[in-house]
Amino acid sequence: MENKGKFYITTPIYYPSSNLHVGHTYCTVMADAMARFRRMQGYDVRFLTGTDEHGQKIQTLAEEKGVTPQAYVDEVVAGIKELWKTMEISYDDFIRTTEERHETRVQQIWNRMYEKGDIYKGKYEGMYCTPCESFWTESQLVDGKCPDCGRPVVKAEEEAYFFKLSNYAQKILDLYEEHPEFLQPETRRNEMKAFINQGLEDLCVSRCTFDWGVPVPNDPKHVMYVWVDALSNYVTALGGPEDTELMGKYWPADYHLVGKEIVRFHSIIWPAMLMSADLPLPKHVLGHGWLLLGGEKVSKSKAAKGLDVVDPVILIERYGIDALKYFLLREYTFGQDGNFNNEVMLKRMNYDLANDLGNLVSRTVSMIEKYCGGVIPAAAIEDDFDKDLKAIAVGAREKVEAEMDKFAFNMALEEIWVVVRRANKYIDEKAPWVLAKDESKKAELDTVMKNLAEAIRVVSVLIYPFMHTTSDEIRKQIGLEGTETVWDDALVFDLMEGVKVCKGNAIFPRIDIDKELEILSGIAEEIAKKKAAASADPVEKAILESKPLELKDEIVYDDFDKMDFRVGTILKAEKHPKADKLLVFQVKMGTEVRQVISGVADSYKPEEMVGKKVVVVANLKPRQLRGMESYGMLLFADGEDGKSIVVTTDAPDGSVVC
RNA sequence: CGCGGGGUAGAGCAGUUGGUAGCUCGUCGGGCUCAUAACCCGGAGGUCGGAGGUUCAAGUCCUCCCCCCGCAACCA
Repeated sequence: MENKGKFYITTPIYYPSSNLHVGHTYCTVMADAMARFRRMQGYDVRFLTGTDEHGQKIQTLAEEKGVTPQAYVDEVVAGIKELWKTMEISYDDFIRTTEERHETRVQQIWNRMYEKGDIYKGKYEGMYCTPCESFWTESQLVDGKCPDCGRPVVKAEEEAYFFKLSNYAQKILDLYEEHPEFLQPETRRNEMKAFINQGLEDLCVSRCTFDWGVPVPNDPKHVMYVWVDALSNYVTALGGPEDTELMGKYWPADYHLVGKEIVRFHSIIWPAMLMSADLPLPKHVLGHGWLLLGGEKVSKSKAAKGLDVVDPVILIERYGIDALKYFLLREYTFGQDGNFNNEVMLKRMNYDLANDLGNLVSRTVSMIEKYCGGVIPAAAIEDDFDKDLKAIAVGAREKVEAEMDKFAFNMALEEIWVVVRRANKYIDEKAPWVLAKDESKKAELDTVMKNLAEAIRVVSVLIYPFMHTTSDEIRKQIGLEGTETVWDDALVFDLMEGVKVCKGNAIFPRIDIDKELEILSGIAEEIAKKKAAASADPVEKAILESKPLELKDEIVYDDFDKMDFRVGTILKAEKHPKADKLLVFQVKMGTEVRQVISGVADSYKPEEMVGKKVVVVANLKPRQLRGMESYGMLLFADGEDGKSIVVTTDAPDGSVVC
């Protein structure tokens, strides 16, 4: 296979403060698919992922657990590696910032920056949130607390090293100008431009309030702060700035894939660091969007609100890694946020994988067995339908490649599914079951079977970077088990004659979506319960245990704003003369006294109500109740055994309630 | 005039350099029976947030306005 050159792609290195969720896997799955794709194309691929293991938060978490920071991260990282194994992530290297190879090389980078005169000693002061490991300015605080997590902050001041980031502002802007492709999508680039134009301050790059980090060369009471330590991983994993072998071969990186929240670090700080260290800049930084859960960012610290399962391990157990990967890559548009929920996921899996692809393979293999004794025949003739199927099948590769060049995974998969759908349609057009009944149509029938086998084979090649296990299973069923899956084979349509098919189980069994959703809700509930049991904080526990209320249809603020609630004092209460259940009140609301009738005679005696401060729906259209007008409505709560409990307030009567 | 992202069929979304408005699901009707009650065809449904403007031509460019979502501020 022709070597197309090198391709170095990275994910962010993840912070092992807890288990990863589907949001993290999203980024890694994209990187993996791209890596596999380029490998198929013949690139010399280097795919790096890893973990960012230093910092105060890790140190604190370790102390809480009573273990050393190293022991703590070792355990979490083992879990992450296990997850990537389960997800069949094909990384070539996994860098941990606690590894010696990283520590020595990141010091080399530091020294280069220091020798350049870009690092100096100064003093840092600010409000510090320990769990978030972040300094905040006074104006950023919310109620004097951390704007990220809402926990208290402490005032902190320390001697620290600074990086002259400000010196690089113009150079970074020039970079964006000269190489707009450096940072994509464009909206992110605009954001960064705006951010730089606000003025860049020098960056604090060391800490001395904790020691879980890489020591600063020649000043070991300082450790490097996250920026230099973590960002450098992309270079240290290749051997560091002094290396000539891997570094020479793979650096600069072709693509850094990052979430939009860390685009700033990768597109401002990182290139500035590299400029300072006299190293070439990465070619592309791509900021992808977030998976949103119920409209909110999937988060490690916030409790899951809905009843959606987001734990990738559970999803993989139930549906398989390929279905999950397919869903993540097919459903979302790179760069944009997307809503994650179980229903959308299951629908994708059913419609595209079970109905379209799985069923196509199943019906084709069945027919080849039934009509051709299980051996794929020769194509004898060719009409327009045959030509069209073939053209679409062999033409798909180019389209897939074009989409993948843009990191448009969803469109790349869509192009493959054009072939799948075309094949399904082809079956309908040719109606092989009709041909099979007519001996004279044998040649045509054979052609149909052969062409279907070819189309499926092409699909098996094209999906290989995205779902190699499925690809293998399909190839097994169409009789290609053990043969190599070659990218160029997607361009040809004459490899299947004489191959013996091998019917197997459904590749993607159809999911009963309603039933499955219930099961998933149950699982989500279980998880929440377990978390709640493990939680010490009573509020957090309550949040975890909380279940959504069953409510009426959602209203918008305008609907609410239409209602006018007022506080009133009940001056007089009496039984309605013509009704058993109704009480008639005279309610004073500020300047106005009006009559309001409520059906609560079985809950309150009239005299019990007199003097109570109540809430009245004051602009409700007046209504006749058994011959008496009611000008509004009192608010009551449903009590036990059908009794009503009046809603009272301490506010002065006439007050507007809003 | 705080920053940014959005407003395209009932829902969720695509719409590259301006040139007949698409996809998936849902819905309605039809076809088929090889297949995982799957597959195929067709219909209905959009004044592309609003108003101006540029243009032979605008969802796509310009101006203003409205609404929604993050952040900042504050509140519901």
